[in-house]
Amino acid sequence: MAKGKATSFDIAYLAGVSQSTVSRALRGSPLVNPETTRRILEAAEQLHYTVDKHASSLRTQRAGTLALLLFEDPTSDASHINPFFLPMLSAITRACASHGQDLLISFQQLSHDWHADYGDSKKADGLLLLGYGDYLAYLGKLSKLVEQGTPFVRWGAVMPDQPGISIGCDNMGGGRQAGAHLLACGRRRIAFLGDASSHYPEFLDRFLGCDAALRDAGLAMDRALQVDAESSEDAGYAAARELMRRGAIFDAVFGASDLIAIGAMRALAEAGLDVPGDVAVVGFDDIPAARITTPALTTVRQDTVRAGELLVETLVSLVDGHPAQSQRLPTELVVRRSCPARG
Amino acid sequence: MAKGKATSFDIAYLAGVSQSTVSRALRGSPLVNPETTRRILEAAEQLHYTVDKHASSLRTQRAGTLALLLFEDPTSDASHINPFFLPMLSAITRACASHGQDLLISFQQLSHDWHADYGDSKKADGLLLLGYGDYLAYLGKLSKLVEQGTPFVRWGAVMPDQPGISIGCDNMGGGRQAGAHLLACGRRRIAFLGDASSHYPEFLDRFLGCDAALRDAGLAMDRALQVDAESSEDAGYAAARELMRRGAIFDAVFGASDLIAIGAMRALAEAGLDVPGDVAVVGFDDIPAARITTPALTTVRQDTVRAGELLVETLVSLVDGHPAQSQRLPTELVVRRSCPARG
DNA sequence: CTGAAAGCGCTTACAG
DNA sequence: CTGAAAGCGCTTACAG
Repeated sequence: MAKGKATSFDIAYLAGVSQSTVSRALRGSPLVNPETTRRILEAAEQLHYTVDKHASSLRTQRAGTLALLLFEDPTSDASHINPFFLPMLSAITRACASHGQDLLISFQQLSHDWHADYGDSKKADGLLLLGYGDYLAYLGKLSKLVEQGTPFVRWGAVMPDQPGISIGCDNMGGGRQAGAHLLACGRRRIAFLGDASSHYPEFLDRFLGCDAALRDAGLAMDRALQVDAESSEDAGYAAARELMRRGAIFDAVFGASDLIAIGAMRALAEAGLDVPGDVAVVGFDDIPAARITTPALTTVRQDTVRAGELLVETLVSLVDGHPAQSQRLPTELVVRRSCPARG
Repeated sequence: MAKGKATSFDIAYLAGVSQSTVSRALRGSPLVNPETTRRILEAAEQLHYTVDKHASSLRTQRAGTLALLLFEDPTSDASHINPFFLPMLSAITRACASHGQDLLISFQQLSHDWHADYGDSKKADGLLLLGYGDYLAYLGKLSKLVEQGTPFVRWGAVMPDQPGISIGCDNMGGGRQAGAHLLACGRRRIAFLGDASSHYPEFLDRFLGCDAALRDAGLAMDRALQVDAESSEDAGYAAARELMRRGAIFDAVFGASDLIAIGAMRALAEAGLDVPGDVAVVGFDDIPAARITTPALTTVRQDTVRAGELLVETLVSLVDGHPAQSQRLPTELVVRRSCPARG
């Protein structure tokens, strides 16, 4: 960046050794005499020397860089990234720093050729894949990545026989927590807002988990109370209105995500329904906004910080050629006013 | 990333030309015969060839990469990045892509030695600086960057005699819009929550803008109604409580940021005050959460998307050795229920 | 319009 | 423990 930057030859000259020795010392080789190393480090400091990343990467064939590919939902407003990813992004950057990795970030359309682009490029040693979107549309690209031998870890539903490695939360377990809580609050007719199909396996698992909780009590989710919605406030609003338009009878709404639940609360309020009096509402994610709605949103928290760390740890293992495996993170029910514990 | 990746020599062999010609053709040199170029491009496609970024950067001494340094407020929860930056981040990544630049992202403590680290490294050709924090603590580092000749553009208050280039919104104008609107709504005793000192020039300008609007009407802001707060909901909550503890008389709150305003609304609600009946509230930023509070928050919108684009455009100019200058972006008043237009 | 050659700044066998 | 040398994959004067 600065012009006339010092090279390892300058350090060598200053420390009175060969350039090879400088390189060894800087990489912490045990071969180098400790006293020599000390002198070299001193010279390097004096000249504000940093190893040239490009030269080093070219030689070692390792980028020392990870790439984060964030998929955006083409249907949603481009500037509205799901706020759910913010703390995760924060955790990822931190974890990268602590692993000595640089982080390249890029937004991708699910439809683009990123699998080829990043698979062939040497900009990054591995890929972190985040984002909502149609899972089935995604699958083919994941397989291609596996074929290419590109190390990657994705955030999403963990399922058997998946291409590559995935880290996700225990969506089924989280759905179960939501269902059990709604039951405990005396709710029986629980509407589910969100796509509950194999296109969106995370949402599907949340639905199935909730259903499992009901079945434990001899009940079941009613498909007539399910309305598709992608993860956005507007979609949640629209889904809740559709539910009411159908004349459905329900005493609770389980939003497949907090954004959906928040949008639904807006529609319910507009329709003059009281939350939680008439309808209890539970979301999923625990985004920051969940605390500031009126009433505050009861939800199932995903540990995004741990998720970010695990994503990076796993990818680094993979890049280093170590074995790694998919993992599901536990969720936690956060009870707030939109569906308070029954007193 | 994939093993056995093709090199320009492979393309040369396949296309029956020399490696130099391949390199020229790939860079779009007008010297190369169009037909030759076509053959080379075809061969490159066939072998999924991409230019090796490290080799190219080493040779040209250009990284083709920009680094985004996000400063976090050490006092706030590490995982809570200001949501204000999300759409900006989105715009920045998009703009980088359209300028053919890769984007490196890193979170920094304001106190760290990033200016040395990034200044000496060749990972990026230029720096994008974002984040809240004490401006005066920041100043020294900016000067160092200028000394080093490191191209950078920061997001923040645009002031005369600043080291380097800044892009920011017209905070003074935005404050004026807020003040004028509050006046038009019949408010006279306007509390300002947020640090209004030279440590936080953006907040200070918002305060001064509001004050200017009052002065136009023969009034003025009352310093007794100002309480320091950094940009977080908890700080806004605490500041509003402090205001009430003092027994201050006020009919409006102007939060230096939406987070502050949202925290303040929580404190006001807890104290049994009606918004906007007893106290009108206006924020600054227009983060997504501003739409979902009850009542929805009237605020001054910053065009984060345009800001992101401008940040990148400006930095790219700078890196290319072209002149560039600081700029202030206009703001827009967004009227919602927390301070509705007087009907 | 094209090719042969030097060189960007490292890392790492190889030799001592 | 240290040095001389090759080579990672490009780009670009230089020569033709």
